Amino acid sequence: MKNNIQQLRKAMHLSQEDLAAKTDVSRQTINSIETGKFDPSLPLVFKLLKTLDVSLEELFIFEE
Amino acid sequence: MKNNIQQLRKAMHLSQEDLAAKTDVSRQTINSIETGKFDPSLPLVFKLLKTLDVSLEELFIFEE
DNA sequence: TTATAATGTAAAGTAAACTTTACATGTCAA
DNA sequence: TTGACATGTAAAGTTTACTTTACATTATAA
Repeated sequence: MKNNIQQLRKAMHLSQEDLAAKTDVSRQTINSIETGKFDPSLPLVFKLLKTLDVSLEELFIFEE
Repeated sequence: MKNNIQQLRKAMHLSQEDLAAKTDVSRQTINSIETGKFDPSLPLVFKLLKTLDVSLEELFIFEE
């Protein structure tokens, strides 16, 4: 699973800490997702979509 | 987080076991998600969307 | 130069997703 | 009535998501 979180976050001029606050997780969680350590949970996915104002397909690239 | 998995699954005439096989999880996992015990992981969400041929918003209703 | 912000990472712990095995129940066809 | 199928649930275990605390690095502003 790849994602465009970092790119979209920067386009909105948000720090990892800013995005973490807006999505109710820790900065390390955002960092770990951006750097591919794990995938977000479904509730966090919904918060990320809303905050970054994109669709699921725009945010994630699913690879078997 | 509510979901319409059961309704959509039945509309496609699939058993929980069928859907489990198509999405590479156990029958109990499908059952637990349908009965609201937990939410699917992101990779499983993608498989469910593809198998049930719906969008994220059609399959899940996010509630804070 | 010093301080501050942003990022990456690590370790140890908790919580949630998912597994296998197992059992109980209802429905329906033979 | 018997047997097969579909569903719900439970227990115990593993894996993944997420937490807090902490430290290191880089860039930039005062």
